[in-house]
Amino acid sequence: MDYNFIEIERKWQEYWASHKTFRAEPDSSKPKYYVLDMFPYPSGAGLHVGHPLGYIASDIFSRYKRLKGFNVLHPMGYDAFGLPAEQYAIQTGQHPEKTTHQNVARYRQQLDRIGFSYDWDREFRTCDPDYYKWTQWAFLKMFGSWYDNVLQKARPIEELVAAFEKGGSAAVDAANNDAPVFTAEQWKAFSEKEKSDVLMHYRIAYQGESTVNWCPALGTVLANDEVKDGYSERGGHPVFQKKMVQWQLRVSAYAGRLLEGLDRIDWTDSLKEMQKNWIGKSQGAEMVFKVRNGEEEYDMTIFTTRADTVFGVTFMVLAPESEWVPKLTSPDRKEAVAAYLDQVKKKTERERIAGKAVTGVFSGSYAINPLTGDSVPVWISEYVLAGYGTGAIMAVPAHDSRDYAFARKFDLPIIPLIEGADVSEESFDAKEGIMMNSGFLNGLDVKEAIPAAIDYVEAHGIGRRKINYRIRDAIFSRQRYWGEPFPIYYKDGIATPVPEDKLPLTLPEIDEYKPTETGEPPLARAKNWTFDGFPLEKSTMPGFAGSSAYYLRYMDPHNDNALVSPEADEYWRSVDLYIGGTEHATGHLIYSRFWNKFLYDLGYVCEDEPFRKLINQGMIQGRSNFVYRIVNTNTFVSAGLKDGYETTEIHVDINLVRNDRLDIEAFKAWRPEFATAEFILENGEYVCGWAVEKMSKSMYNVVNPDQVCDDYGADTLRLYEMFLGPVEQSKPWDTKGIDGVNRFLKKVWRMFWDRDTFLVNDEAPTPAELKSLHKLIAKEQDDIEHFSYNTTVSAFMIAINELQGCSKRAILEPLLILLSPFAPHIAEELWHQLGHADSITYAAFPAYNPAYTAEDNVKYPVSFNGKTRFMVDLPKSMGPAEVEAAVRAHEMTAKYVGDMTISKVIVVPGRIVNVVLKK
RNA sequence: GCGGGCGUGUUGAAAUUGGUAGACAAGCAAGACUUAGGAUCUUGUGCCCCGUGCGUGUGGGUUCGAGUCCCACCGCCCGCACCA
Repeated sequence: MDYNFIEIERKWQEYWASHKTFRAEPDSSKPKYYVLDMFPYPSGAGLHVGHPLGYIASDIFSRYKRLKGFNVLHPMGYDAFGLPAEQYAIQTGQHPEKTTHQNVARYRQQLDRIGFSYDWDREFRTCDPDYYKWTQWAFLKMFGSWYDNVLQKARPIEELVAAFEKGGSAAVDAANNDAPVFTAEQWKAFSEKEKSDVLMHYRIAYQGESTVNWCPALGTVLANDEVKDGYSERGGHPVFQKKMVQWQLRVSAYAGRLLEGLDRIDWTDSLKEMQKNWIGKSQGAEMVFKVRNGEEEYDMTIFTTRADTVFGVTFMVLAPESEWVPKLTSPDRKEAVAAYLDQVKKKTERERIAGKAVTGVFSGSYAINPLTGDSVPVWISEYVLAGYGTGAIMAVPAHDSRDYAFARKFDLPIIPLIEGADVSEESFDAKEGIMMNSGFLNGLDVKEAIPAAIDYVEAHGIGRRKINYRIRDAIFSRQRYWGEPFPIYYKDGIATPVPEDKLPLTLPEIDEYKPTETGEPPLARAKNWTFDGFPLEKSTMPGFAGSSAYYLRYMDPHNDNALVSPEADEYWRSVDLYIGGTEHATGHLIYSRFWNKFLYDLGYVCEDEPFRKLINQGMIQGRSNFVYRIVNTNTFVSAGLKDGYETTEIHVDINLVRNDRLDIEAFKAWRPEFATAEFILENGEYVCGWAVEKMSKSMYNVVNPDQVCDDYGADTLRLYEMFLGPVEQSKPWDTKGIDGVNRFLKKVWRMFWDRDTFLVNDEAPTPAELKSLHKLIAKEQDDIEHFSYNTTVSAFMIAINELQGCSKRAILEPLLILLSPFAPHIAEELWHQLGHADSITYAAFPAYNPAYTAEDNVKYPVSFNGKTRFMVDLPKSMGPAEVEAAVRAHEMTAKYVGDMTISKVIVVPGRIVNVVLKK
């Protein structure tokens, strides 16, 4: 019998599906393990060979954990709302649901061929009403909650109302956005509309005005993580800053917990670092400066991390969008300021970032330095951001490079505050040195001066300690069609939740998917988009809404009464292993953690961190091939000879190339213009050039997993993707080595079959065979736990080489179990040929017996091919003579010493003895 | 600019975490069996002045011992980027 992978793989995939082999149900008799892949957005292009990398790694882990006796939850589904399907719908008029449906079907087909052990009964799409009912439900919970800064948790809004009735706005310390101040009496006197407006400043899902990323080309706002370098991540359109009223999620309230939680989860340092930067904690102080515009005087608060430098403040700067700008613009500066604001507004986000040019305008007002009493001018400049701190800063040009550049440009004074700092060419930003020109701070080191300055400021009532976070609230509405509708309607202008029992609020049909002519979102086209006779919200939720709690839904996907039942949640708890790309570091992975913590606060889930361990799989890049056409001819020169000619590099379809050798006939047939091509060969072959590039159609370097499954089988694909290198590492796809992996599987097959003879026998294994087997067991266990799959595959190859010709059941049976996570189809087939009726999935991972691999106490014996050293583990109190005697007497070491004399014995602390031998 | 990571044969990569550098593959070369092979099986394969020499980006250091730890430099990748 031959190794017919096509037949074998089809057979077992059908078997697993029909027997529901991988179905997972809560079972208190077994420990649980939850392995999750970041579910894909089903794009029209289908899967390429890079997508399954992480899925294969997680599948191996799932299958391994099952063998280890765990009850494994390993689900899959689709992140199905999103822009590409909608853009396609706008162009073609096709309902996005239809394209999504087609793409999902194609993804499923491709996934199925690779033999994943998903529990497909738990599959869902985020665009299913049964699913997005719970996205809407969570939104309503956020709408109906506020964040208590004292208890550090979300609480129902009714409790806030009760507090207001007792003590007005001063009764609570709550996360809010510029909430007004009022007494209990005032609160009680408020109208319904006024109360609703006040509460809107406290809700965790709230409507508020803020500076947002507006993308005119897409006709929608975008969240910060959806903007890259001033362009939209999807489509690459320019993005502008604009003040708008939008739905937002109060993620900022959770900043501290999002940061602190990172210490308790097992993620890579780089990813934690990215999240830390994104959250951007900075400790400093708020300080109040009196500002004066003519006769008008105000208290203006600024934020600084360098309270120690307050004696060097020579001017103040406001962000152009700051609400202080109109208040502090003096009548004679109105025109200049207006012109400047106009100029700033016209710039795209990109231009603001890229153009590092220093710009600004004097407001005409002055501020009083609270420590020195000096009067300093107030300027307006785009280098100050409206969204961070208070949107206003004190400028210390001597010790801040941005302030320095500004002072130089506009010729403002620079006062050095640190002894020996030379500020003639650039600012001195380092937080070190001895203070001077700073009144009571003189003589202190900067590190002492910062707290001393804040203490002083607090004692004199002109400021207080403050921690600022860079993370902003997430803009939650999109002016788009293909997303979850908001379960909110406007009753007499008051945003009112659609009752929970009316969910899901399903997406209405519309005839065109574009925004309306008047610039309203597409849902404005829907007929009768009302609830209870009142208009419904017309924007929809963003892509990350549906992916923020999907891991919870997998625990209990068909529950109509809850996102997840308490029982299912208590059993599965959180994701033990999450595998996906780094690109979600500051998007999905922040939002999910926020969302989960919110549900945790309200008692809907029992764990406050959703993903215990996270592995980032690297990207698989394409490996493109090139041919070199001599300029103005139809002659192609082989890569090794091309330097002698002037050539053009042309991408050639990698399917026409094998091991960088061009199939000339296929190339001629590829495109008409190449039919008459001539070739300059080296050694009778045409050698192609190559380069690592992104895998894409236009570079003719896309490798499709179906193709690999056709040519080599899914087991080879799985093994090969793991063999390529560490899972976390990005690497180019290169089929060069795939034959080696395929050969390995054929060797495994030949341990069972010699043509039509089944070789397996019941002979007892030799110690050498047992040693090979147990070495492999130890290695596989250790490597899988550390996600080092490439070395496991190598260990298999070594074991198979060592076990060549061995067809003993006692060896082969455990070997198949070990192989089954990696190459499940061939393992399952041979397992059944050994007479087992049940799936290999239910077998137990072979027990490791160290007796077969023990090397005694000789840690690093030398094989004596020229080398003359080895190390033994002996007490360090021994002298050289004793060591020699011990080494000669010892069964293991004696054979290494042989007839040599020991020339040198080096005793190292820690019972290590290094023995040097001499002939 | 700030932060994180990396640098090992012709190539992908190993190295039990401070202890035989280059495992295992790929490629290449030679051979065997074959009408044939992109099948299968042997064997060889870091470098050179072949000493018993030199080798893990470069230079120094710690150590009996360094790819691994420390310092400086060079080069590459990723993330953030006017966050006061």
